[in-house]
Amino acid sequence: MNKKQDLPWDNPRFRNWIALVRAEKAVVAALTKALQPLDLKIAQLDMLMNLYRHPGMSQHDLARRLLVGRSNITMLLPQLETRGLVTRENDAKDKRVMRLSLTESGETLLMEALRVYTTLIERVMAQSTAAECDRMGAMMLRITEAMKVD
Amino acid sequence: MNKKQDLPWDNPRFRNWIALVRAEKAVVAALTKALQPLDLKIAQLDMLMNLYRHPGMSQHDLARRLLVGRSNITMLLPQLETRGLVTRENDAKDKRVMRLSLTESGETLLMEALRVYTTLIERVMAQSTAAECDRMGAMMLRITEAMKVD
DNA sequence: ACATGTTAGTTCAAGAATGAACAAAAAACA
DNA sequence: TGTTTTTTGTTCATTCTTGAACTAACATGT
Repeated sequence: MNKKQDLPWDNPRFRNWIALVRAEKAVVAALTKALQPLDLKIAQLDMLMNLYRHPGMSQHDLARRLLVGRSNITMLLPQLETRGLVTRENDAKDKRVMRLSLTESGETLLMEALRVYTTLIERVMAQSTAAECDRMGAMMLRITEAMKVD
Repeated sequence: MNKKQDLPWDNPRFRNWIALVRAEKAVVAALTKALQPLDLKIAQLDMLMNLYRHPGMSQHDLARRLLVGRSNITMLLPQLETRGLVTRENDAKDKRVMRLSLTESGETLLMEALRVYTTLIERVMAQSTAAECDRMGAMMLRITEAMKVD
């Protein structure tokens, strides 16, 4: 009945979640700006990172990993391909799939971008002890798992 | 020199940050789905929430609060206005500004949406103790602050 | 072999978000 | 007062993202 008490703003868990969303947004904004000199968008960096770790990935796999639609990959890849950062070649056995890999310059650019990224994250995480940071990370893994069910 | 050791994936802080981004994305996806029965987008819910807490807000204030461009507000408001959830009326003293408020049905819908939102967040945060959750929230506030500088 | 179903990638139309350019109104200041 | 500067909101072009419909290629089962 008491409306005020039911409002989520009085709920500590809710407020903590809002704080997380805000922080994430702030860091994303900072990263976007920090990547501008390299002419890289975050979505592009995500692709490069995944292709570095899993060379020869198909577009479908890449989409699943980034949690985006397949068409999104189709739209964004030409940018990277035109800049000579990524190669797309047909799979030998399955003519449907395209195998994606980083070029030399793609890898070089990725390394520069990662330096930028890491520097920022260091600054972000320097706000807390390593132990606290690890606890937070573990908490996030549990949350991700919890969202998978259903 | 040793390339491997410099890679961010070996950096615990970096991995923890990635975990956070993933978790946030998963929860956002879940919330998006949970709000579908109410025919509400997250951006719309954010607006309703802010208008509930600060009735009579101007579009400019709303944009700043949501960390979004003014034009975005201009584009999205008609949806809510047409549905009769929000009213826009000219300020008496300053003919430039539009004062935004929730209607009765806007408030009703917001309450339903908040129930959905809160339920989800409860499930998310149930993965951790209240103390741990609070520590995480405090950590996020520090991060947000750290991003403001520069 | 052949019919059916599934998967990979593309195309297209729509929605959302941005930033620049703009008009009207207000504020600042000479 | 009159001029200049700021501020509010809109418009427009552009980019990102999505989901549905489609084609081509492969897989399955009879």
